[in-house]
Amino acid sequence: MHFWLFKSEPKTFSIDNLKKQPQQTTCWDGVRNYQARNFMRTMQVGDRGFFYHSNANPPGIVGIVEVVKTAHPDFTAWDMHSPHYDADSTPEHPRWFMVDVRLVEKFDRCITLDAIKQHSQLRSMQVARKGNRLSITPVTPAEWQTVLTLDNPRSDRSSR
DNA sequence: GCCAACGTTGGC
DNA sequence: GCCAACGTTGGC
Repeated sequence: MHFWLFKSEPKTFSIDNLKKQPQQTTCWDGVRNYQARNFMRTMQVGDRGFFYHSNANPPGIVGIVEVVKTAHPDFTAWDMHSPHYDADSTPEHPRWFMVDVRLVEKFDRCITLDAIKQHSQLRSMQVARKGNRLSITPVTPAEWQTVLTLDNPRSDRSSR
């Protein structure tokens, strides 16, 4: 299993929107970048991802999702009324794909981009790099674990 | 609203 | 195949 980071602008689709979906599940449509698409095509059911709010105040990681369906054609690409319409993608030859994700957990508080950049173990995360624009990025197991300790700072003194 | 960084497009 | 122009992303 692998770890990922999914970006979304909360004005478009927030973690609270996901929470309200049936089964708290959504198809991650609208990705129109080849590198991000290729990452999605490698995802397996059971892979986990951070839900990241971009263009937010503050930007940061707000929760965890789980891949529940592997990549399948993004039908919004052939919907002329969709903002993500792409005339070069057809049902016969789909160009864009999406995975389905289910909400696992919404964090009590946002792990802000600022906190990520401040953290010696996290500042190398792709999302923290200057000029990063990829909406789907891989996360290493070490980064994953470190973010989880930030979500629950007391986990390292769980005896009390 | 600004603008740096990046990906894509299209003329040549 | 090069690269300038353009559109988009996303932090600030």
